[in-house]
Amino acid sequence: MKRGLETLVASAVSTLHARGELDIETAPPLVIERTRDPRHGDFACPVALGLARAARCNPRELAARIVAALPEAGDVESTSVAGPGFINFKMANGAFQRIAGEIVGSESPWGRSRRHAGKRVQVEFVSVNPTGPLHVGHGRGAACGAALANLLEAVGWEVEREYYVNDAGRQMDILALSVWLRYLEVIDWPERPAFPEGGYRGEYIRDVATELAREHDTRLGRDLVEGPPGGDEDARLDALIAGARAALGEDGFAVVADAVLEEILAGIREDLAGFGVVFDRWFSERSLVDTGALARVLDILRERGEAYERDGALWFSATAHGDEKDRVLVRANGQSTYFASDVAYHLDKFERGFDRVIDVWGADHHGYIARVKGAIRALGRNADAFEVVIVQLASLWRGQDRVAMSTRSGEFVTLRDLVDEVGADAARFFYVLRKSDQHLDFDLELAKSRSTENPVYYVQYAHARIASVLRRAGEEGGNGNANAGAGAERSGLGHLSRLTEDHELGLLKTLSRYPEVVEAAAEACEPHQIAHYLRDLANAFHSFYNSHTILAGEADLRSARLTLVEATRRVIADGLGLIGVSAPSTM
RNA sequence: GCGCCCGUAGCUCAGCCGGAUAGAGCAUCGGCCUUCUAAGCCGAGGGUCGUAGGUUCGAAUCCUACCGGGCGCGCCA
Repeated sequence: MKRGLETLVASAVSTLHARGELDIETAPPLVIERTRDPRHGDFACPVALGLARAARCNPRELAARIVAALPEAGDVESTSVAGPGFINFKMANGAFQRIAGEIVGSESPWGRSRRHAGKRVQVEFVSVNPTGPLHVGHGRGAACGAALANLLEAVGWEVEREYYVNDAGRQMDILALSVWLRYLEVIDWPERPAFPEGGYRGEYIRDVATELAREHDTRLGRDLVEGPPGGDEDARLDALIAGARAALGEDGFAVVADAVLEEILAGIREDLAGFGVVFDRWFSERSLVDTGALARVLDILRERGEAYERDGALWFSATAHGDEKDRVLVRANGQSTYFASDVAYHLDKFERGFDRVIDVWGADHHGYIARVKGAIRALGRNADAFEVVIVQLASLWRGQDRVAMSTRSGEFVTLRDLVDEVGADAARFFYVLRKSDQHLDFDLELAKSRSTENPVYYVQYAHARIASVLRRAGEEGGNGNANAGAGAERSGLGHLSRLTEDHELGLLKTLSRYPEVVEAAAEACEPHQIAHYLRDLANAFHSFYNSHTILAGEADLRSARLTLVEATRRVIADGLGLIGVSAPSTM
């Protein structure tokens, strides 16, 4: 609908231009916007305001000339010039009434576009270190990433959803060490060091340790002699890791590490599935080492003159690519950094041929963007095809009290707890309700409450109400067939012109916005726009529902209204689907 | 100190590539169930859009400074 008007105005402008009545070199981008005030019609175009300066003439007068040059269009009921020079369009009711028919008659979900068809995008999200269960802070990245992926699909992208598993490096070692020390406690091994400050203390560590003891009895028991006291915590941890490695042997250490990794990953996978988030691929950091991809990318950087040695370490010349300082790839002790893996990982993404690569990161990683972008550029790839969507971590509250979250301290609320308590629907909706780069105060009490403060119920309720009406319509149809409602709403296709009440037109107009909202939300990577739209749509429906009886009056009007509410139901279900929320038929 | 993000109604937030009278939810107050789900609807009150300048026909929106808040600034991940 918007598109059509854009074409009309563009045509009028070029007509004036061709006639030499408009003296401008470049036209500003054409914008058609929805009016806020119904007295201004349905759509407004401020193009004359922008053109007037360049053309050095009165905006109102220019607007009038554009209006005069507009081609005929059946959907436009009237056109007017208003205010400082807006061109306002009032659409014919038929243009909106037809929408209901399109929605109900559409085989595939209505409101999608093929704008990006044939292009592939990868969305990497969550990617939480597998050192413990997902907690509520991670939930937002999962909800936003999944919704974003759905949105991109809705505008034609072929999407691959990926989780990057940090299964290499020091954190993994600390994790394995923590489990092994707990294991020594479980089997009551006499010679064992005190549990280190920096170890992982969560209950799940003990669970894995207990499982290890069940499986291996005391066969993984070894004496671990601590070095002399003193030195900092990190040094002590490294010494303990080295000691454990030596005592268990690489194979024995790997048994512990694999056991805990598998356990935790399985838990993460399960938690995400319970949250309605599924990945196409789980990409292992360790595989980058095993396949030599990591070594290869370091060679490439060296060959291209993008990396150099200093103080025994290998550095990436990040400053040459806009970062504030150079970054270490390989430490003086020979260990590569997390960043080095990430460079190799992102090269791998580009080598897989994606047209666009999107990472969804927590806000605490924003300082990391410049170096990764820089590395991509240094590797000769198109850094503009790489985008980072920042998701602010949610602060967790329990009423008035802020809940501390730290994986190592073991004090956190898991995502699973949250889903168990509030349900996946409320959690998903809540997470995407705010713009993702905005802080989110997540109040557990609020999310748990089944009050109207939880907007998800408002939207789902609209869907359930419609489903109920359609069921009733089917029953009254007399055949008791559950699908009878589906027939009833189609029979209204020929009577849509009966929908002339303000509430009916209001609902139709809100429905007509859906394709615009999906497109805007996808282009801006802003799933929250969908959540806000759904609230508007539910509001338009509830208002209509309270003002008019659907299953009353004469047959033509009744069937037209059934078509209207079925169209509404479909759009609500589709929009909820995009953000991963179910559309219940009863509540 | 440097960098990024943010200050909009009592609270939580939309609106931000400049556009007409700044919106929603919650909270507060007042109405609406003999009719299809009241988890709903209708109405009212509530604002120096952090402050001060600047650009413009026009600024919540763009620019600058300042004030206030969050995050990041490791041979950590």
